[in-house]
Amino acid sequence: MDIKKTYSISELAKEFDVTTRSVRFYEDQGLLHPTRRGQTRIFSSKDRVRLKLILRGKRMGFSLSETKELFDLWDETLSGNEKQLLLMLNTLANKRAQLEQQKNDIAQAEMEMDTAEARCREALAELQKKKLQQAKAEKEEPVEQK
Amino acid sequence: MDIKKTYSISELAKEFDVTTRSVRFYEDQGLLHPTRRGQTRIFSSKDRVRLKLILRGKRMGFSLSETKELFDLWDETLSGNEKQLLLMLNTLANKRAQLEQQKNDIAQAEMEMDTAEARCREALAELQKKKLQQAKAEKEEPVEQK
DNA sequence: GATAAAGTTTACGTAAACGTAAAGTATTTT
DNA sequence: AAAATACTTTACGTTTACGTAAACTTTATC
Repeated sequence: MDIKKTYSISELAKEFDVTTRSVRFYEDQGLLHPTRRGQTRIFSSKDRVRLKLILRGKRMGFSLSETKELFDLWDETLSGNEKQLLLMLNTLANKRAQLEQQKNDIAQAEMEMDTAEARCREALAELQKKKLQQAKAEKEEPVEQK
Repeated sequence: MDIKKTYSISELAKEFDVTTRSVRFYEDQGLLHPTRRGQTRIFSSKDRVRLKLILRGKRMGFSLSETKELFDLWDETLSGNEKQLLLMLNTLANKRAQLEQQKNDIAQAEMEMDTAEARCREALAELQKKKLQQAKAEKEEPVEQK
């Protein structure tokens, strides 16, 4: 089995560095499904995993509703219906294409950052050279100021 | 030199598949700086490049203001001031760290998609097996319906 | 010279993803 | 039992990134 533990809202919030407001919002949007003891939320380790996925999705530029669609789709997939299984495979293929695009974007960005950095270093080297020249000049022909 | 051409707002909008509204908005936010002929906007090839960068930034999860900061910073960097150069190098390092995080996220996502896909295919194979068994059974002991 | 096509400004509307009180309940600590 | 702590719901506010409509010029076409 899993870690089997349960979590309070503030435990999760602290662990993933989000506000409790956000966690409640994610529940509101149907992304998390805590049970209740009285009116207090109790989160399962499944919820914990999903929260992690939500946040990673965000870092990857996914909206909450996109992530929710994936969650829902996966839940239905687990029912084992053939149509759902095919739909899931299809969706996975689409997401893969998206990730490919992102990888291209990142590679491009990295290349451009390389050339930008190189230019910066060149410019800095220029400045250093000038400084040295000036220092030398002052040594041979000192300039006093008073 | 560059391609040296100029562009109308709708040319750019069509090429990058955005609305003119968006392009005007990007100008409003200080990301693009078209000149004017009368009151009509004329975009340079520099603007064109920046638009491309804006859109790539978006796909990578950057906000418009983040992108603007980079643009502004780069412009000031070109002035050759030492402090600006160092600041730029610093910023570049930060961005690189961000990209590393994104690459990790993508790699993780790809792994999970692999296992998800594998499960789907297993489940589908199960279904096929059942179908075959059933067809066989019906052949040996046909079931008529009328 | 009327009309269509492409451009403009102004301005209100909207969806997403929370922030931020306000006001109340439940539990634990002192 | 009083106070502090952690949780709750309700609800209005805010930022980002545009959409959409209205009303108006400018230029090209019939």
